[in-house]
Amino acid sequence: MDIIRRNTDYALRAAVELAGRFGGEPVSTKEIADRQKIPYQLACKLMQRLHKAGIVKSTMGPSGGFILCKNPSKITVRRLVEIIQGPVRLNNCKLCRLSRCCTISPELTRLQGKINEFLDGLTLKQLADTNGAKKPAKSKRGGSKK
Amino acid sequence: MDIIRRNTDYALRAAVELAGRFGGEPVSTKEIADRQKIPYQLACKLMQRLHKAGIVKSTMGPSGGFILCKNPSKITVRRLVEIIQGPVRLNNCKLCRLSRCCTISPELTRLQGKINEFLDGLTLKQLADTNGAKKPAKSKRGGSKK
DNA sequence: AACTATAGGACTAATATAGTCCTATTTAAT
DNA sequence: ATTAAATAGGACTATATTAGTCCTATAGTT
Repeated sequence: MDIIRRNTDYALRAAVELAGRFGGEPVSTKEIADRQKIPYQLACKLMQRLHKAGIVKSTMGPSGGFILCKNPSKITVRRLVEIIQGPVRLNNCKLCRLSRCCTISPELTRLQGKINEFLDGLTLKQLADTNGAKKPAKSKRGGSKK
Repeated sequence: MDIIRRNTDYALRAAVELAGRFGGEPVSTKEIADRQKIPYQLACKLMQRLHKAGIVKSTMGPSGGFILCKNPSKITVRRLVEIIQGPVRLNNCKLCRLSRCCTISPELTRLQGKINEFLDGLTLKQLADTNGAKKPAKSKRGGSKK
């Protein structure tokens, strides 16, 4: 069982891809899918969700694609996680909702807070920087910034 | 999606129940299931797993049941979580295994460490104490310690 | 012998997640 | 205008995971 699900992982990678090219031309889903080894149709869905959530701006038609709406340093991992898989919950115990005396939850709620704090403090820029160090952003389409 | 799954939650509750009666007589699965609102058959399975993992000691036959093998202060939540649902993973991305350059994982691995640290620091005793404050352990079978 | 409890294999059911298919729409280039 | 390349999005299908049940065996108490 994973805290970050596969689709979320995909979406994070896609976003990091865009972060690495922030300021450049739109990147097509096809290219993102290829580079990040995401099934194409699935990538489409994920990009749509990022679009609806206001994370990316889309342009249709040939040479269309996606760009980030905000600076990568302003986009947190927590935000992306919540868009794709919803908030990270500790447990969804039924008892908690019924009973006044849930033993388990109070302590675990603290953990939940810590996790959110961590994910809030982690931005796309940070991920992209780690990335850039190893994969020096060969620009595939159009070369240098327009 | 939950970090602590329902069955793990059940098992934690069962263990807290036993922790609250540590030093006393064995508690039957039936009683645990009743008190914690766990489906009986499922509770049996969970107790079996705690038994195989060496967390509880079982006695069969009438007036049988389970008791904790160790002091509740020596049993961590992490241990129980790992017995029931396995280690808490951040993601299981396929890329990480293939590629040398996983963008996502390095940072998230730090989070994983923090989570484990937290769960290691949380013991059954702590949970039971929180519990005891509100639900003052009415002993149902046998009354005071034998 | 009868009863009450755990042990445990083998399922079934339910739910959640991942992934696909198909059609429509937008836009750039020819 | 036509074509082609891209996003938009509804409606599925498939897969995997999790939860839960059923049944039989075994141990121990009375």
